[in-house]
Amino acid sequence: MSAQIETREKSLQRHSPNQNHLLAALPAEDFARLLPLLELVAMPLGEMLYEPGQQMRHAYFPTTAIASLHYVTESGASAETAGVGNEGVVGVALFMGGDTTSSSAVVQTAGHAYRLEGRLLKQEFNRGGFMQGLLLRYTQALMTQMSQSAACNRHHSVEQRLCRWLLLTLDRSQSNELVMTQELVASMLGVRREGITEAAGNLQRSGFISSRRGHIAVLSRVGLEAATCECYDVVKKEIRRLLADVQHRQDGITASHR
Amino acid sequence: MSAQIETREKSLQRHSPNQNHLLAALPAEDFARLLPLLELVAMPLGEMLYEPGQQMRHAYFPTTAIASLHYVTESGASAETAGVGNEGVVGVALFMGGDTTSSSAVVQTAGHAYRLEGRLLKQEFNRGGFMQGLLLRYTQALMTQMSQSAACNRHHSVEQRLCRWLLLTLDRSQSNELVMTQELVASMLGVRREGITEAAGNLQRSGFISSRRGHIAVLSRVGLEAATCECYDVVKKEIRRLLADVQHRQDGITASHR
DNA sequence: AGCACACTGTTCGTCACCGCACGTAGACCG
DNA sequence: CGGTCTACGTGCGGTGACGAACAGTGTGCT
Repeated sequence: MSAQIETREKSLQRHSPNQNHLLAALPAEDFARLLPLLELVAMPLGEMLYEPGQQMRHAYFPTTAIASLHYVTESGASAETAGVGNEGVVGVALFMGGDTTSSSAVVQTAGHAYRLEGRLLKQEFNRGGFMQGLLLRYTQALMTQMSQSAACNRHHSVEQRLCRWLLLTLDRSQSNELVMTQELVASMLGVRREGITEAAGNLQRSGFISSRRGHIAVLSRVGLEAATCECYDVVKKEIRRLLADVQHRQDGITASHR
Repeated sequence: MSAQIETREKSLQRHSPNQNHLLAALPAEDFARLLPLLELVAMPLGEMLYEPGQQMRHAYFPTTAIASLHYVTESGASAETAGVGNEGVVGVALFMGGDTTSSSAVVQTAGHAYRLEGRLLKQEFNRGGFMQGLLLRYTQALMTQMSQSAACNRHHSVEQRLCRWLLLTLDRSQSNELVMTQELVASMLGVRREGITEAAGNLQRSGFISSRRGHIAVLSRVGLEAATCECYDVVKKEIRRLLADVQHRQDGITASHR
């Protein structure tokens, strides 16, 4: 096997729609139909996928990227309502029938995603097969995140919410080091940057994280889990419950990438 | 026409599935199929329709009642994530595939609703007709409420949130007098009872509402709209947009009730 | 009528978080 | 290598909401 082919194989392996849990869970037949319609795209940090109220063109199935659904108030304050990683898809409004949302979607962690034209996603959804059920269950998981955010924003401290957010982001990440500024985290949680500085300082002093300029490394998952509020667990368990049957397909397509 | 028959006609008119916007919007054929499966139930104030995590038996289409979806934290604090009146249905998880939710549903304003067995709702949903699209669009409206609640809880004052809540409740009510204690309102907004007393006092001094023991009467809708945050408008417009095609059916069934 | 209870109004100390302002230190670039 | 920009750390006054405690008052029950 030549080095070139190996590189090509590696590249194929590095980026595969199967890295997205929803796509990976599709029956081989459905997956094969969708595959030629999927387009790999790079998602740079900060890119805005949807502006509130604007027509949505594509749905995005993240593989390594993480997106954040959040709402920006008239006065410019913002708050994340849910996050989307490789466990889900950005753009549920496309098949829910609304076509637009009042919230915006931005890339919170740079990476890749497979995008699918809205019309095609809707078409696939309307076939009513496995994919429909899958997307609906995922949408319900999204609703859990949203309502949990509402309660969490109301009752839990900045430090607790930071822990929750770090854990959820970590679950969607490959490494345990997150590349992001405190400013960005602050805008996600809808608090002042200084609030994050302080909370992160506490967590660092406790030895749970290590914070450098533009980087946050998680040292003790257990520590964060002890310091967070119940919301993390609720969201995580609900995702797991609703998407319990989501397992990687073991078919020829996957095999050829191994 | 005897008095008795008139009474009976009145009773029929008083309670009709058509009072629920979703049911009223169904094509005559779909409506006729559903009608014998619907069961009118009284919903007393405070009744808990769903407990978190429990199997849901029925979906509820409110006519005069209003329900509140809210989350209760481990420490007992609570927060409403969305409200449901005659514009919607309680129990979307039934057709979304989850069967349970982590939030609970309680009756916030006493009244009536038509309930439908979960299995039957799911069946109807899976026919994939008009009802499916309608329910999906309603679900998206629900998501808007949830994410708006998250942002609103984070950034707006108690008084603003009280105004938003009063207006949304008023839109779902028949009269402009709401029958509920400040204690109850407080638990909906997830704040202390004293906070509501104070905010309500301000609004009363402004002449926007009139507050008696267990009753809140809205005197100036315009005043409340000026005092509330943007969130009210966003939610209302989104409901209107998504359910724009929801109009009362003008068919024989409706006519026979006139 | 009278009692009991639940709802409302008010007060006071406390605290988490805000907004602002300023100092410092990595990182990138010419 | 020195300059500049962006990110991080800190301090300070202000404040909205909290928690607890208590005093009136409408409502329903006996």
